[in-house]
Amino acid sequence: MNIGEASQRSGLPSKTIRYYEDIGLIRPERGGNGYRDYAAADVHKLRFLQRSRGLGFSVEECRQLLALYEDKDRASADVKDIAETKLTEIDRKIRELSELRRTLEQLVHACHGNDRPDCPILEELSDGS
Amino acid sequence: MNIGEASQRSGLPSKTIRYYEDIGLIRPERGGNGYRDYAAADVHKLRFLQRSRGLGFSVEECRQLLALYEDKDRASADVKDIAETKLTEIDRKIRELSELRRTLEQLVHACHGNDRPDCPILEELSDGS
DNA sequence: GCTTGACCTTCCAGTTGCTGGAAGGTGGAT
DNA sequence: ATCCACCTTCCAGCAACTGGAAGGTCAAGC
Repeated sequence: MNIGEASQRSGLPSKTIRYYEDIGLIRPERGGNGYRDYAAADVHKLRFLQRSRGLGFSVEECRQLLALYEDKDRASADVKDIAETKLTEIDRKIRELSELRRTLEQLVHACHGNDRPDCPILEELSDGS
Repeated sequence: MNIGEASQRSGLPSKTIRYYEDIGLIRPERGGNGYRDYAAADVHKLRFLQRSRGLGFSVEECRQLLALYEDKDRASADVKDIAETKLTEIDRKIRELSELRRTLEQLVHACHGNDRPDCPILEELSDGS
């Protein structure tokens, strides 16, 4: 499929997809006309990149995460280490998001009209985690 | 307190803190010597920025989130809209992180030695959410 | 009181991760 | 044949830092 469809299916702009190719994250085939030709597996990777980038992982971290799927020699200690590090990071992110959520909800529903510097929720925010 | 201590307490590099001041996210006092002087409330904001940036919110989004704390006129529909939008985003992020986590865990513990393009987990990855 | 070293200041340049636009080729529909 | 929407490369600009130079500040030790 052409880049436009890959873009629609992955949720990434074509520009970004070309950029990811530039930096070696994906390597689509090329048709006789020079057009990029994306396989279903490429779209999977692109969707994966779209998500993990949106979740605050750097491109280099995404490269590592992608490597976990592509590495045939997956039993290696290296890869397992990376995966475990990433799992820890993900857990932390989930925890922090949950706290952020709770704080935001409280701010909306309670704490009406207080002056900000003394707001107990602001205190809690900075102490959590 | 000086920028160094604010940096340690917030987890943000001094450079980044100065940058956040440049773009108007924080406004610390200045001492007679010209040094920035951070109050506890400033450190709270910095910690907040550190977290929300790490969770994939853009600086502009962080500015909005910060505004929720600082806006005295918090009952306005505007602010409530922003908060609700952010809550939806946060929920989505939490959902996506949980999926990412599950996928990663399965990849580590199962699916040994399969060739990647046909791996059922890769399929699932791109279909989820 | 003078030096040393760890802090702080501003300013400017470089990096990452895109993003927009120009200039031009491709390909199916009328 | 001519649209028009798609694709290509290339180059420039923006966002969000990050590093380094050049210099001021301040508490500690001699």
